[in-house]
Amino acid sequence: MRSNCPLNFGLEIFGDKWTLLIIRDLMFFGKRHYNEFLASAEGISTNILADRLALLEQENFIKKSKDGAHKQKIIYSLTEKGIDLLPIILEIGLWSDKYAGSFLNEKKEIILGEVKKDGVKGVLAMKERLYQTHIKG
Amino acid sequence: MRSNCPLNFGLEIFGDKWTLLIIRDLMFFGKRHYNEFLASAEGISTNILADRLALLEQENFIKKSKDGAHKQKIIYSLTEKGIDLLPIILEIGLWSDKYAGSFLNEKKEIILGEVKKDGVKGVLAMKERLYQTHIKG
DNA sequence: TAAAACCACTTTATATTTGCAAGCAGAAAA
DNA sequence: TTTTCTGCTTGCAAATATAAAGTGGTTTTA
Repeated sequence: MRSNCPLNFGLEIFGDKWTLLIIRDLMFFGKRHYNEFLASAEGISTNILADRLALLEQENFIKKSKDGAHKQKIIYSLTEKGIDLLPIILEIGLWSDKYAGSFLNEKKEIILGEVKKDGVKGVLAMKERLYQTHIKG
Repeated sequence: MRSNCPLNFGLEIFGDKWTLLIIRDLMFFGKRHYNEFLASAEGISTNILADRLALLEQENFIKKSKDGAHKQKIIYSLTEKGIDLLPIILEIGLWSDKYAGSFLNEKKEIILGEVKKDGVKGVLAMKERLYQTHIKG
């Protein structure tokens, strides 16, 4: 499966059911450790998580660093390339918000509310915060 | 894999390497027939195509209709729910445009240029055209 | 200080999905 | 009337996903 279509290029990397969920955990739920990703509601299996984390690191969406206090812990954080997935994730969220009916819980408004209210400016503000937390912080 | 997260809801349906490519073919390349989707550059296999078309119809992203002139031909077109995937597809396109480097061909500008230039207004104009072609037309 | 628990994985076994090739029934073109 | 076109279906091998257990260190607990 090869083509020089922009859509296909993206789908080749993150076109699956798990990759963007890991990015979501990093973006919105403050998760930084392997076992935190593992504990997410969707129940990713441990070998798939290991595979996707390696892939995301290899493709430079995330980076690993050492936890000073706990030597066995590894901290995962987003790179700029990973943070730039935010608009994609938000658009999927907005689409689902329109079509999922009563299936979704109310916590969605914490994240989607800002985009609905402030549009592109809201997305930019969220991006800036991610930059502060993951890259500068 | 179940959760009431908006992102997960979307990924459960179109979180794979093929589904959005079929939608893309309907949106941008004027494809309407089974063998046209089959002929796309990415080379989807016929059983996967049949599976995804059935799924997309079942989930009401596309609808089937009969071709008056050719009785064996089936015309596929987008519903509103399918057209509403446009912003997601465009955001993936914009992301890839930023990160794919020289990999992408220049035809991308025909579609992405309008979004880059006119932003949200450009997306709305594209949506309106899709509505005219697939639903009113 | 020894045992238990935690951490980020790896491994193994099984189930499901995908990819490839061929086949098929009905309609249209030669 | 034979051949081709159309939208599929079927069978099989290969790849991928899921589930569960295991590993080698590191902390925490008793």
